[in-house]
Amino acid sequence: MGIQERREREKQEVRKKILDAARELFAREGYEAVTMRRIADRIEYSPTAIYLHFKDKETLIRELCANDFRELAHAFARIAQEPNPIERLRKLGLAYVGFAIDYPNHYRLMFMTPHPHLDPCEMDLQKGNPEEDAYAFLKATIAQAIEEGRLRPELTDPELAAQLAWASMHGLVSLHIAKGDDPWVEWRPLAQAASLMVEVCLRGITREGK
Amino acid sequence: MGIQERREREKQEVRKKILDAARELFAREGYEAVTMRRIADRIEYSPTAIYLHFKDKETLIRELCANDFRELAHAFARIAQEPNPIERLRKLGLAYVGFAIDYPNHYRLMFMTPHPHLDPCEMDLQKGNPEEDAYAFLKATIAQAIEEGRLRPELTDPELAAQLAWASMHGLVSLHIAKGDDPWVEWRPLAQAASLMVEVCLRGITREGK
DNA sequence: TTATCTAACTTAACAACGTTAGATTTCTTA
DNA sequence: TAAGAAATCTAACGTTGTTAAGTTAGATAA
Repeated sequence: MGIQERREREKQEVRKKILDAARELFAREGYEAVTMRRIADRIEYSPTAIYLHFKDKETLIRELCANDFRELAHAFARIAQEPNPIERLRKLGLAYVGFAIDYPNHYRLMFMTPHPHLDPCEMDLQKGNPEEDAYAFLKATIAQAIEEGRLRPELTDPELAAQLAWASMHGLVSLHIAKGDDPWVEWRPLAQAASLMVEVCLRGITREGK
Repeated sequence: MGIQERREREKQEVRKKILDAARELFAREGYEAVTMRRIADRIEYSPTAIYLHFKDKETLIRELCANDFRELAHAFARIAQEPNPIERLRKLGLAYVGFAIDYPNHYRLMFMTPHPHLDPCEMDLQKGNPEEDAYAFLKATIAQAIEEGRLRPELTDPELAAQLAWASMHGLVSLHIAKGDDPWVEWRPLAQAASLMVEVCLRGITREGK
């Protein structure tokens, strides 16, 4: 009896329609434009139909986030081939900024908005698996750099060092997203600032020898 | 005829009441808790009375921000006495993080939330005046460091260098505010990370000679 | 003192939001 | 063909920011 399976498949299709509509609305017009009613309009369902697939708006948004986290991790995984940990850090930094430039709205939601993280990682992301966890990947790279004696002696804690490196790049992109069109500051091009930041940061954490 | 003046004074008093109520609501319960109706409740006026003093919620919030920008600039101004620009940068970094720790909700609004900055600086902050413009103060300090030949030769643009320094510290505090209670990351204490970040950043931008 | 005018303020309402309860349609199964 | 279950919709509630129209209070002028 493949009927139940077909029904399930149809249900997943609607679910995917909702996610796609939300994602596009999101990417094109930003967070504020994503309302249940507008999503419903796009997929030609009533607003309440969404609640058959998602508990509430927050969990819908969270699922969008989970996908974006995965995509970022995949972008990172493509850099795994680079054997030199310092060079890998350099590439990671630039890839991170590239992701933020490509998906500023997603970035805002992922890293600039406080969420009630009630459910302890209900999203089916595998924490710690570098294939799906970009932070774990960064940490592993930092750990390797420490093991190989490439970082300054005071940097013994991979967790802390990873947070510093992350924060450096995050600071740049998040300022640009939040205040990039604020005339108060004469912003330099993000790409230029990013490559300089990578060098500054690397010089700050590596030993004199390079 | 001091009557008009008294009326004006009374009007300013109500205006101040609104700002104070909004600020406290804000500091205690965060952005989402600040609604026109809750502000009105606190000051025992009707919600619409607020619109006699502020065009809309956005401008009210913006005025709150302007005050916070001023306060941050004042905190910076207290560091102006330090003659050594490198040492001054160190103190600026720590003061910046201290401000963010003391007023996380204000910080979020000031630096982590995109605003429609429609009015070109209608808020009566004096841009460029280091007494009221914290960014100008940072930039001036960086410029002095460059003049004295303390920064690396590739850092010739004070604007760009200031943005890097700012971004480093901002990245740290903004990640803590947005994702500080996300169990995905084993956050190190912000104060510890901040003092390390200051050193890493300084090492990254200064010449070898220190 | 009384009438008038103006500013401050309130009440009532609107549109849009997230969300829930209950009715209705659609499809599967007996 | 009738019964039952799943999917969906309609209508509504309680919020939100905001506007329009009415009301009150105090200052001015007769």
